[in-house]
Amino acid sequence: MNDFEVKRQRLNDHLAQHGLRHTQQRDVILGEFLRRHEHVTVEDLWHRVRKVDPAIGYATVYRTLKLFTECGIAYKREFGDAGARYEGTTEHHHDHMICTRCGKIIEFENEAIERLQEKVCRERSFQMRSHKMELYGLCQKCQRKKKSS
Amino acid sequence: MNDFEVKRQRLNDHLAQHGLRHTQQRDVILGEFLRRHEHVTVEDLWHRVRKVDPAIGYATVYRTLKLFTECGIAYKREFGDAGARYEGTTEHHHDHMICTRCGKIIEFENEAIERLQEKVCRERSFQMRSHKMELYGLCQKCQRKKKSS
DNA sequence: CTAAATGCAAATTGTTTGCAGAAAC
DNA sequence: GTTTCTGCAAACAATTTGCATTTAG
Repeated sequence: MNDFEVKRQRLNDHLAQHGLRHTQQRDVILGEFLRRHEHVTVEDLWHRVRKVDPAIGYATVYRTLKLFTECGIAYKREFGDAGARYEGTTEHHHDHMICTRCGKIIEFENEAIERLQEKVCRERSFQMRSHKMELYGLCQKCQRKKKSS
Repeated sequence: MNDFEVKRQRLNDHLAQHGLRHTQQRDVILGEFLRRHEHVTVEDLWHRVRKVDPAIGYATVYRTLKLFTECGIAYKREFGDAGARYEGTTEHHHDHMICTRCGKIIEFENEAIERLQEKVCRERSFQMRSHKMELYGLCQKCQRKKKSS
């Protein structure tokens, strides 16, 4: 069972369990959402979805993404100022570096940091459920551009 | 020179360097902003400012906070969903734990994590300018409440 | 004087909602 | 058939902006 099938399964389970309905548009949106594994904007996803079915409305994309986060198919992220971004939950946990000049997003993971986070929480009796770490700065390209300008 | 004086100095330098003007309201807003060292909401700050000078408008508070971030007097933070929060730059760098139940914000700092962040950036040739780390979960009080309910 | 800042209200942006008609079950 | 879902437009909240007026330099 590939990623798409796993997730569609999870979606269907969720729908069944909550007395919700399986619809054409939810399928299309899931398909487009999973087609590319990036940090997708609502608007971005809407444009893609429109190419498959031009009748699908903006609000439906919002509602469906919310549904996806509720059944563990997507994560919602809010980087800096612009609108929210969503990413699939397939990938193992990771954090982000965001270039403040060109907007590039670099993913990384670091076990040692994760462990230290847990340690800090234990020390403060805080029960961590999730976390986010974002490093802002310049990517390699933009460092060069800056120098030459 | 105390904190307030240092910051007012920095503000004045910034104003002078950019041909901007020193105004009554900027002074009032700075004063109220520094009076308490918390994670202040724009609305919150506006209410405080209003008590000193009821004529000051919402937009001015926004514009002034933007100015403060530009001259390194304030940081802008966006926790979860609600509106942005600002904090003074006086305090040494720290990160946050946010209780998802009662909204409590716990500050902490961890040198080891900071160093690891720098290391990761070096490895990826990323030039970090700033970062944020937020741990979401339950504070001690809310863990107890949850158990008993 | 004259350029920048303010206060207000109107505009913008990202997101959510109410509702009538359409589609699942 | 009944209930949920959709698409649209209107509502919202947080933030920004245009403009006439005030104010600092």
